[in-house]
Amino acid sequence: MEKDYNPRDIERRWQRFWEELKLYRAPEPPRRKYYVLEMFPYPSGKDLHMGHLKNYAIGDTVARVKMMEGYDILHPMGWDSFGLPAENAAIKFGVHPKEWTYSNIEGFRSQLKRLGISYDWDREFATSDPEYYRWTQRLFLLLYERGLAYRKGGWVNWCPKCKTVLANEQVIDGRCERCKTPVVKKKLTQWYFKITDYAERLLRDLDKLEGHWPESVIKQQRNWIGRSEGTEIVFMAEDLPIRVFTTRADTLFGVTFISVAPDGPVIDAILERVSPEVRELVEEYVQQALLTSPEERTESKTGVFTGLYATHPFTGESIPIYVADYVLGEYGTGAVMGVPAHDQRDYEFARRFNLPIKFVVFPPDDDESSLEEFFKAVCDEVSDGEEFSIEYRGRRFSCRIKGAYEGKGILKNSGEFTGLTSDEAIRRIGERLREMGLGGPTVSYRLRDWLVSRQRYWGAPIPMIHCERCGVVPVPEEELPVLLPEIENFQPEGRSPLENVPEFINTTCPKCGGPARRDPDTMDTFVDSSWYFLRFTDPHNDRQMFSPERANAWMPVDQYIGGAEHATKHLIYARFITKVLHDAGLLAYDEPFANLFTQGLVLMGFWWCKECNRRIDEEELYDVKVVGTQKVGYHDTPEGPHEVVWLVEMMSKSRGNVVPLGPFVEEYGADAARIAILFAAPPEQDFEWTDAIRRSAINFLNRVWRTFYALREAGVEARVEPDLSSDRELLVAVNRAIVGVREDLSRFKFNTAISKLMVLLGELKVGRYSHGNLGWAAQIFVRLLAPFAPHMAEELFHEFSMDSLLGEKTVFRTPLPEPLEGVVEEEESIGVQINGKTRGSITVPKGATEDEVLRMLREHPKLGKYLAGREIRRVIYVPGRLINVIVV
RNA sequence: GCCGGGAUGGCGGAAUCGGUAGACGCAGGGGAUUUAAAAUCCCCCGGGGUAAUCCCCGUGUGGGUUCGAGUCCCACUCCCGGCACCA
Repeated sequence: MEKDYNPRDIERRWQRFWEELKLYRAPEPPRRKYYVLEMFPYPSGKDLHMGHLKNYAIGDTVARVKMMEGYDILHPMGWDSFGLPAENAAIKFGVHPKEWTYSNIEGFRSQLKRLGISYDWDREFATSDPEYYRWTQRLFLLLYERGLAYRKGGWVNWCPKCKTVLANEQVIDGRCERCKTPVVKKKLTQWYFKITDYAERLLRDLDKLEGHWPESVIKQQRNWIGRSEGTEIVFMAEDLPIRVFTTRADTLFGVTFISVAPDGPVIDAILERVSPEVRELVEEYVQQALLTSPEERTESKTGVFTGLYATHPFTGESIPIYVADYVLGEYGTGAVMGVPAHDQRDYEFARRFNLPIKFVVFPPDDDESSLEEFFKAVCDEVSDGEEFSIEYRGRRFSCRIKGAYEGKGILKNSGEFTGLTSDEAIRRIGERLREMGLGGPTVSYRLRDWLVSRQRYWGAPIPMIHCERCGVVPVPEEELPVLLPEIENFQPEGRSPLENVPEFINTTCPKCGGPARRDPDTMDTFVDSSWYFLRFTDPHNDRQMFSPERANAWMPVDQYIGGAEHATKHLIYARFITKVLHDAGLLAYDEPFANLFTQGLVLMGFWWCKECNRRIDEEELYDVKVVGTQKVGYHDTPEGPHEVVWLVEMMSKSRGNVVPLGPFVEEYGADAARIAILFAAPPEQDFEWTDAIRRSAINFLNRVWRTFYALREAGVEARVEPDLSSDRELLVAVNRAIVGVREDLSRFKFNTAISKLMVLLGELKVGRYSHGNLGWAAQIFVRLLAPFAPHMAEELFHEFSMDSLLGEKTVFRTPLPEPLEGVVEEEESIGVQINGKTRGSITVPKGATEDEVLRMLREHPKLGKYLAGREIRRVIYVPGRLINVIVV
């Protein structure tokens, strides 16, 4: 054993050893399976940084613990390698997206290998491999066959300057990511997946995940799906039914107008019917509204009267119809009934267009607090003869109306429903409408269908053909994959780059054999990642997406680990696709991820100049001071000094604040990087990378090495069993570590698990205990260390011949140490309180009775005085914890 | 605005069920070793008072429940996420 810890040699040696042993190969079929998965990365560059590592370090620790618990592990890795950055790189550097992507993958893979993460590399794939996207295309066809993929004209984000469609993620604060131009809506026919068909199941099955997924992710998904029970009400505008959705059918008699969305489903029918005089005005407004970016809209309510009227289903009144952009075209029915008295948005709209305000819901007379709430919401100032008056306890109050009353109450002026409570009225009105055939109770969801078309090159082509004679025809399954052609120009032109490739676009119709065109769009990359965890169970299958036997043998993923930012994207899409495949009979299970852990971010502080839009080095700074809570300084530029601020943000290449892993691992080793990340903070929490974290990890590993070197020098040899007759303190310390580390591991508390190893390490001192028991303690320590610092543990395992001692080639085939029988602590220190105030502590035999403790307390040299000559009123004794004596 | 999460020493954090607040680490201080430095090892390290012994205060703020509150309840402040004209 060398005197100095040399991670480079050690880590290389054991990485090679594990590979030769095929330690990470997932057996087929598994006996006792455990599937650990970290969200696979987008290969965004050649180098990994500390931010990436956190995800993999957590996953690897889990995998190694489960390995030591005797499970057959599936722990795969691959690449989410389609996506926009590859095209941007092509435009910027002139490298083909494919070349750029695959060389990044090389970089990522070799760095992950150098970190010693326990992946089964035989199962690796990239979503941009034709052998993979062939099956992504098959998935698309499967959805199409099941009526879950459809085409519709939709309003998409459009940058008028770049003349291109933008993906949602390219729209930053309502502006184009690249040129900062406000984004507008453009109508395009696109492919959608009908995820809304699954809204109810996606919501309901969240109950199954309760306790296994972070509560916050479940809540975010519930909100995102946004189930809302309400009533659909049909207002007939002569022959045209205007359907509205409302949760407050009780306010139906307060309707004074109807608003339809400029991009809603009824707008075209309305435009057809408006009279020639106002047609131009209305059309202009609709155009205008669609060109206005959402952020510009929020200021004040706008709209236009269509000249049309609809009939109130109960009163028969004529209700004017407006087009207004505060109504969302994609939610509910794309039209609302305007009740200014009971909805603040309708109120604001009514004010602007001088529409009447009719109050129909009032708080009950005997409920003072809701009456107070009513006046607070509605009345500006009490004055006579103004717009609104209410009689309350025989007095008449008049006031100017300030806003809407959105609370519930008792109905007035509501025909046959007058006198009912809001909830009762909602029920009865719903029933009546149903009888009348003019709507009824219904459920609406916030969730929208999933737009999957992208006018992009670097993605999986949509396997559809457009034939003039036959319409939309799917590509026959045996012709998959529809290969991405090689092209040169990736400059966006407002349509897919594939449109410019005649040999791709022009094809023949599979149905009639006539000339036809391929769909020019590619799929959203979230489609790629919505089923990759299934492909890992059968990655080389060239006849199917995966074989149901293999998938069912490994699924569901037992532990999924990733960032919380995917709560309402990837994690919903993956659940949806899993359910579809379940319904198609390909999967036994309909939830993909049995347990989810969301790790926190790795943050990094840095100096940033907003004017230069770049990171500033410490050396360029001067006049650094603290203003309020903000650290500021200056740096010189040709234009004079610029202010520089200290920011703490997520590590990312674009901010230039990364700590690259390559050099770190070269200098300090993979084990140090892992320990640093895991010890710094609990893994679910964000933390800022600092040099102190690096130091603590390196100190610890060096201390481990020195301690074992000293044991070796002293001739200590590893032992399987302890000698229970001596070294009580050591036995207790080891047992405490075993119990503590196991407990912490089960709750992902890696930081405290490592701190318990540090405490145990402090006991492994030559001379303090017998060599036999030190050798046993060392052996236990190595096995507890293994999930966190696998290379170091494997080295010490062999250095102390634990392989032959325990009959296993590797520490990872030995079980995680079990708590010892019969090692109990004989004494314990408990807290002493007098009248509830902590006065010190006392050491008592374990299991001492209250009387024994009291006797010891009376005789105690320091604490005895508190009891001397006083009467004991009450004693609260919590064995092992404290004793509280109440005296007078 | 609505829905989550959080606030503990100089710093990262610990305290699992209401039971000795500050484990473990970083920084700092003192000592040993060394010609010296680095490295290493040992000790101290929330604040205030005190000669000592001890005493008082202390987990964002203000109240409450309890023998006992970082932990539970009510009100509030600030920070960090998510959603946001969803009818």
